This record gives sequence, structure tokens and C-alpha cells, in this order.
Amino acid sequence: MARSDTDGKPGVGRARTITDLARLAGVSAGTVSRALAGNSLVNAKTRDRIQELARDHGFQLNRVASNLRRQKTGVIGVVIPLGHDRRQQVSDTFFMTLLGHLADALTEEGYDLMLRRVIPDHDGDWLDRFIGSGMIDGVIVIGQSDQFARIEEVAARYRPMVVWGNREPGQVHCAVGSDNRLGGQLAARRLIEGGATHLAFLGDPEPIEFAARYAGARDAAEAAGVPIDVYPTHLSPDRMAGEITAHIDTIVGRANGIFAATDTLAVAALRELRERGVAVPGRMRLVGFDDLPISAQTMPPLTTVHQDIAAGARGLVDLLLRRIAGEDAASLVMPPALVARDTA
Amino acid sequence: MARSDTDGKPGVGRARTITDLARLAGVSAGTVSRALAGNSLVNAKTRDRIQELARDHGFQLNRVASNLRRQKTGVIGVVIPLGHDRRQQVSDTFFMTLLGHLADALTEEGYDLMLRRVIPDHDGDWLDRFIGSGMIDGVIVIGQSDQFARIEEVAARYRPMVVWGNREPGQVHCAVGSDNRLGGQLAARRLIEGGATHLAFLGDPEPIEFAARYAGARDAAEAAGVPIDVYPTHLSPDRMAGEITAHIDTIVGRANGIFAATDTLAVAALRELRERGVAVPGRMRLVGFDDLPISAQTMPPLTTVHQDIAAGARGLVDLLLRRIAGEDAASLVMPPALVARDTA
DNA sequence: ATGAAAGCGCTAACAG
DNA sequence: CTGTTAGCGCTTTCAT
Repeated sequence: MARSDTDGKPGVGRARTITDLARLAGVSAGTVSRALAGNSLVNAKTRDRIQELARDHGFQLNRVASNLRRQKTGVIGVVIPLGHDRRQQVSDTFFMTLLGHLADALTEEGYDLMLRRVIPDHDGDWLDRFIGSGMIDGVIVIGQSDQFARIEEVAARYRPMVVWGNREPGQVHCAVGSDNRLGGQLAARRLIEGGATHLAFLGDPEPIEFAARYAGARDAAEAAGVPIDVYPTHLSPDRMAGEITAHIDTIVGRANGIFAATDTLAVAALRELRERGVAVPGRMRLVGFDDLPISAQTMPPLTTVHQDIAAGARGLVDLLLRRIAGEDAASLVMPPALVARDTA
Repeated sequence: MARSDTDGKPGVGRARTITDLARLAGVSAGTVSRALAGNSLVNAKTRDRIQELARDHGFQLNRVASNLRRQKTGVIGVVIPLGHDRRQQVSDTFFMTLLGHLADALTEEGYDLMLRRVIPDHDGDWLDRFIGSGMIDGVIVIGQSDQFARIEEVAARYRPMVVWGNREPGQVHCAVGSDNRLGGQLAARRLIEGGATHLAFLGDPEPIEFAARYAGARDAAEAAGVPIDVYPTHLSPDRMAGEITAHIDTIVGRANGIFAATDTLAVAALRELRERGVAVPGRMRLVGFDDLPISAQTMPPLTTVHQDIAAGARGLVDLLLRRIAGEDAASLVMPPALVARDTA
């Protein structure tokens, strides 16, 4: 117990609390707090002295205590609800890329990011629990999954929340996302203009975003008097391959144009087609959705509907910060754009 | 405006603090705390009554206060240092996939995940700052980047840290990662056995993991008396394409086997080759590294070195939890495996 | 410009 | 089994 003081560091033993530092500096804890915060009330000399002391003693402010006292954390929650298809989003390149850009944008704004994956079936209270934890200043929900109703309900009483997903007429929660229906229209129109006379929609039409993509495709198909069939396919890697294999012969037999709900699906379909010797786009036209980096790398390169993921992430963060600031920021619908490459 | 009291919830107004709840239940705050924690000391009846009350009033425990008091948070920090190539890892599919699996594994263990991207050049104190914040119970560092020395230094005095990356002889920090050197050997050997007589290494040889992959390839090349050249290429999407285009003619002129440091690079190279009409694997053999989902989808499917990302994530989490528990868990080196597909 | 004091919301002795 | 009490480490009045 004698001298547990020095611990090897140059400047000496570590100061753990602001009170330790105060004792060393011969001032009160209050002054140290102010000095570290750069508060202008404190004498410039003492401020510098204290800051130097903090550096020398490897002092780190305890942010948990600080958060409790200030009632804010500088942390944004990012939650991924896994509704219908449990493993879907995590493995999906699109969501991961969005997450990367969110991390960028939040870091830039000085916020930390707390990531949580939830299975709403197992925890009906997933959103309230996260919000009520006191650990986050606001929340970004990635994907509406099958939780539209719950999100609406929470939005009615909790402002600092923004959702990546679709915007429905009259919805109360603030959403950022592409105009999925318009995107679906662009895709189907492209297929039809290229000569397709019978369309196939490849993807799970349950999630609301995909439902909108399908609805858009149907708009265009009906306008042109072209039939369109749905081939339900999940995104999880384990199910996707098998489901596509199961569908592909029927599709080739009936249709000559495929609209895949995501590029992940499109890339897998393209491979199945080429493996069977079906010429793309000669015999079968194909359009995807997302415009992932891989999509430019397939052979032939994929025609797809572009979503600007980086802009989406920035939009989410901007709107959220405005809402945290008390503003009543509205939804943001981003226009998708057809990227004409070689599969349609 | 009139009656803003009942807010649609069955049970009534919300209870914000444990003290609110205590008043409602006619007990002390201590008892409520125990009841909510499921502490067996508390009478079963009161326990149930309080828990029901909590539900009815939409009570959520304030975890910041709880964390401060208990001196632990149930949060694991995940930090991605962006050293040499700033945008590299974020956009890289491999790191994003690893992150997804980490989220899975941590969720399963009841931990939350706090994600932080740092640029060590801008903040020399990145690791100490994160650890010292008090917000996390342990930290997982994704990729050693060019921060090997700093990580070593911190590891000497901070136990609950695990790093995804390479293990060097005599290193003190606990690492989980593939045997990159062995992987490089497997790749080069495959190329040579297929008939390659002059190899090209495509990738940035600076990061320690990639350096190890290159070293392994050189081992095999030298053993076979085959020359191998390095073509430095970055992973960031904006630089990669241009750099590969710049390299490709030289490579085709000199070599007949390419070892790409990652599948992302390999896929891009494959496309360049096919666009130029270079037969793969006929005229040029190609092996990647990682075995990403896309790699099975290219035409022709990519021969590559498999890393089991899910197992890696589980390993990271297991070791970290053991270290948090006080155990002195050692590094984990995972054997890579060659996946023979059609490009080599 | 600084110190003293109160308290953020919770948990864990300690005492009954 | 339950209440009382004393903090966790920090920020912010309120005085001076």
C-alpha cells in the first residue's frame, strides 16, 4: 500500500477522476470541469495548466458521468429491425454500405454510433427500449421491415427519429429513401422498350420497399399491356440460391424480361442464366436495383436503378440533427436513376 | 390541447424514473430496482406487481445512470482505424461483412455495439480516448492498419481488447485472423501448379495483412524459381479502377498469373481482363483472397482463398468476453483454405 | 475567476 | 424481505 503512486508513465501516475486532477492542480473540481470544457470563464493560465496536467496524467473524461449529468450522450442509435427475413439485411451489401456511410457522416458531426440489431418478433418493445435507454440522443432506423405500424406509433411521440425506407401517403414518421415506385417504373419501362413482352419480378414482395418497386413495375407493365409475374425470392444467402434455381426454368419458359428487386438478386440470376446458356440481353433482358459496386463488374455489366447511398446517409443524418435541434424536418424522397449498361 | 394526459396507452401516464414507480407502487426505490432486476430477495408478489406497473407505465430503466453506478455498460466498442488508405476499409465488403457478424455475435451475448471510425493521423490518442471514455466494457479493433505499435503499447496495460488482424512473432496484443502468409502460399502455389511462370501481386503491400499475403506468395514463387512483381493498388473505389487499368497492360505483357490481395481487387481485374479479351484462365490465371459472396458469382467463378468471417467474428467475441472475465486468452490464427473454382 | 453544493437516476451495502 | 443511505463522476447554478 505504501507507494502505489507512480505507474511508469512519463508524467507520473494516472489521474482517473476530475477530482484527482483538481487536487493535483490545487483547484476545485468545478474549475477543472470548466477548464477541460474550454469554458472562457476560467483564467487562461489555469486553463492551460490544467489541460497540460490532464495530458501528462493520461486523464480521460468519464463520459458516462458526463452524459448522466448533461442528459445527453453524443451517441446516435442505429437499429436494424430483422422482420420477415431474419438474416436478410445484415448480409445485404446495400445495408452494410449504407451503414458505412452513416458512420462517416455521424463521425463528421461529432457523434458516436451505437448499432443494434433486433428481431421484433422476439421483442415487441424494440424501439421503445432503445429510445428509453437514455444512451442515445436520437435514432436512425434502417429499413421499415414489417414494422411500419410500430414505427408510426413511436413517431407520434418521439421526434428525434429518422427512418431509411419508403414514404407512404400520410405517414407521420420522417423517412429518407428512394422513390421505389418510380424506380420500378423506370426498370420495367426499360425492359419493355427493349422488346420484352412478358415480365418477371424476382424478389420478396412483402417488405414495403420491394412492394413499391413491384407496384411501379406493374404500373409500367399495365400501361403497356404486358403481363408480369412475381417469383418470391429471399435475400438471405442460404435461401436465395436455391430459390432462384427453382424459379429460373419457369421464368425462362414464360418471360423475356426480369426485374430483380435488388442487384444482389440480379447478379445471382445473371449467373444462373449464363450457366444455362440463356443469352443476356439477347434472349432475356435483366434490370436490377441499387447500383452496387459489383454491378458494374458483372459480365455483361448490369443495367440497374441507381440509389445514391452516400447522399441518403447524409440526408438521414442532416434530418436527424435538425430534429434533435427541435426543428420539424420532413421526409426526403430521392429520385432514382436508370443506369443503362448491357443487360437491358 | 385540452386533455394531453392520457396518451393512448392503456395503463396511463409514463413513469420516467424508478422513483416515480416507487411512489406508484408504494415502496422504496431500492425495492423497485431489485424487483426489476429480478432479484430473488424481493417478494414474488411485489416483484410481479412492480413489473406489471413498469409495463403499464411504459417505464424504461435509464441505462446511463445504471452504467455509472455499476461501473460497466454492456457495450463493446468496435473501432476501425483508417491509417494509410482512408476510405479503404469502410467500403471494403470484407470489413462490412465482419462487422455484420460481430453485431450478430455480440447481440447474442447481450452486448450492444458502439462503432467508431478513427483517423489516427488526426487523433494520436484514438485508442486511449475510446477506452477511457467509460462507455465501453471492452474493445474490438478491426484491422491493425499502420497502428501496430500503438496497439501493442495499449495492450500492455489494458486487457479487454482483441484485434482482427495478423499475428506477429512475440506480439503482446490478442489477435484473431487468418494465417495470411499461408494463404498467400496457397494462392501462389495454385497459380504455379496451373502453369503460371511469372506472377503479379495486385494490391497495396503496406498494410501488414497484405504484406503477409505477399510474403507467402513470394515464399512459393521463390521455391519454384518463379518471378513475382508487385503492382501497388488501393482498395478505395475511386482509386482502384484507375490503378488497375494503369497496371493491366504491363501485367498481361509480363505475367501469366495474378494473385490479388482481395477478391474486390480480383473481381475488378477479372473484368478488365475479359474486356480486353484476355482468356481467363487460359491466357491469365487469377486467384483472389477472402471468398466473398460475389466471388462465386463472377464469370468464370473466382478461385480464391477462403476466410471464415463468421468464425472470425465469433472468435473475436469469445476471446474478448473471456478477457473481460479476467482470463488471459491468447491469439487465434485461423487456417485459410483454397477454394478452387474456375479462374485458376 | 473560483469554490461550494446540489443532484442527474440508479444500485448496493447496511440495518433492521 | 424492505427501507435508508451513500455514492458512481461529472456539470452547473449560486455565491463570493
